[in-house]
Amino acid sequence: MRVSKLFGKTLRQTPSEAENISHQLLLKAGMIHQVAAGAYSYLPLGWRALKKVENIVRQEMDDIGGQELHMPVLQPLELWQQTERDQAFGKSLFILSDRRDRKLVLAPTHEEVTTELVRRNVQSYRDLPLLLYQIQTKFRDEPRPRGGLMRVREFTMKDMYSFDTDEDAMNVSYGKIVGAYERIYQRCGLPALIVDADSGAIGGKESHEFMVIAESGEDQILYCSNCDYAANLEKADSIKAENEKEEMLSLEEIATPGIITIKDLAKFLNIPESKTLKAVFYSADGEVVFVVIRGDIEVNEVKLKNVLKCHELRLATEEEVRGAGLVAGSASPMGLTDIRRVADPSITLGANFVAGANKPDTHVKNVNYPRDFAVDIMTDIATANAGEGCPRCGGKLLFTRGIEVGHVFKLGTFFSERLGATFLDPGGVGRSIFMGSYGIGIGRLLAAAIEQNHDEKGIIWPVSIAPYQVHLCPISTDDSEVASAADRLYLQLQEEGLEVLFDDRTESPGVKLNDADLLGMPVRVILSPRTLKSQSAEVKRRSEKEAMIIPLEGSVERLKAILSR
RNA sequence: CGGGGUGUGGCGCAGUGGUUAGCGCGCAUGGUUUGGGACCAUGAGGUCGCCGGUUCAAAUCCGGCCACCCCGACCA
Repeated sequence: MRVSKLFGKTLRQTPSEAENISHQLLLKAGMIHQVAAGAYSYLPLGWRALKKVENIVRQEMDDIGGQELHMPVLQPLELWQQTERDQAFGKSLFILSDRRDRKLVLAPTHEEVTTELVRRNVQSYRDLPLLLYQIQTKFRDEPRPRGGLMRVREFTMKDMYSFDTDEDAMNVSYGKIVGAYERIYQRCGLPALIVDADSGAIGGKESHEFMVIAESGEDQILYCSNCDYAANLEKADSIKAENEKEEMLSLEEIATPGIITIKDLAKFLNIPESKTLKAVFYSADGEVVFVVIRGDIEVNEVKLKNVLKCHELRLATEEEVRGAGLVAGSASPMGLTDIRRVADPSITLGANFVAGANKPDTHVKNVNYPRDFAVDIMTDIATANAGEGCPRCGGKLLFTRGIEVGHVFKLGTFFSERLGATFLDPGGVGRSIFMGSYGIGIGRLLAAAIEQNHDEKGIIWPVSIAPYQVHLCPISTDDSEVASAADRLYLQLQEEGLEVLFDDRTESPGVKLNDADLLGMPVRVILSPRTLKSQSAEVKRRSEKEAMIIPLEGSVERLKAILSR
């Protein structure tokens, strides 16, 4: 490709709207263009890189026996109502009406349609296992698109679905795909960490995310300094420190004028926050729920949402709290019967807690569970923190941020049961198909690759996903010798199957070299009167500081060798 | 949705009531240049986000709306 003909210009100043490095560089390099919040055009260079990522993903999916197909983005809303995922996705679901006023959705993912398709085509255990996938556009009306390609409302996703006869077989498929994912990230030049994750709106019981460790990442990760435990913060468990052992004492009311928060309470009584019980009220799909947890620990709302099996969870309003007969600031789990009560096991890690009295300006000392109150659900709903104990080995948990570049789910029979996707086993018995769902955001992966591979001058593409492999950059192009040598080399490289970006512009050296650094092709080749004197070219890897001079004779082979290194 | 911010040629910005709205970069034409964002000359390009109001006069003041960005609650 000749730069003089290339659509898309590099910018000298970074557009002010970009905060993220990948966003800045993609804009500055003329690889993407924003159309609306979370909707981008890919210009030719950006599109080539995206296609490279896509092809790597495609190869790895094919290699494990995946079959590529294509399903529609446009889908009837009814299909989503059958699985109640119209509720689960809520406002993130793009819904539109057709001319007959039928409701259609722009699909954010394809479990329903795939399951429906498989239901029609699979009857026997002999048809399983099955791996189907597509690489296709998804729509999600994100509350807040951000970071350029990091989080957009229209994006290309590779989504694969596995179909198996039972749980063990599902786990085998799952493992295969996890292996393929690891190879994909490796090939894209991205070290990715696999972490335990919440299933969110996709559903299912077990799920893992692939994270690229990056300061700019949206996700928070806890990982063990000792073993290989790693989890998204919203899923992470931890071992909390236990309070000192002590004998249970009898209840005692105390006056606490004006004390509302745990912090103030602890200060007022001169005790650690871990000696208090915190009451928090939530509205779960409209129902007020009482939550109690040790005072020093935060509620993990994702865990709570899963426990309550609700679609919408938020803190209850003051009116809702009052309406439930509770006194905010001094609420108590004691004596409550007509609201659902959820407790975290941390309330048993100690004794003689201070809790609310459900009377204004009053608390109660020496509260002990289960002596003094009962709960409906006792389960882990605690937020884990760095420094706490690893749930697997007890080691110390550490914190980092990451970019989620893939997510895999064990769905079990959630979709197949609701949509009637069954098969006959060898004994002629009808059974629900065990499914898995596996997604990679292609554009996000591209952005993550740039976040990981750049310097102050620009992008440093890994060879595998670079738009072009070689950036041919003649200097002094009005020198006819240089111009013709460059033309010859350009043709020769292409004939040898190399992908070449040829800067044939009559720009000054500074402009061309800076553009080459910004665009970031893996190898830069310079021809100039100087190099031609010795019938040579200067070759420099974008990732390295030093250039080398190689003879023009045999340069193609040298370049190939450098690229495959 | 809560909080913060920004809208002025392609990009970065200036312009707090008073001529035909400026500057840098980029772009076009001609010329001189060519190993790290060259120089000279000439030129094109703007309903100042939109609607309404105040005023003799609005990019500038007032009201409403919209868009975009950032921080949080959601996700590949």
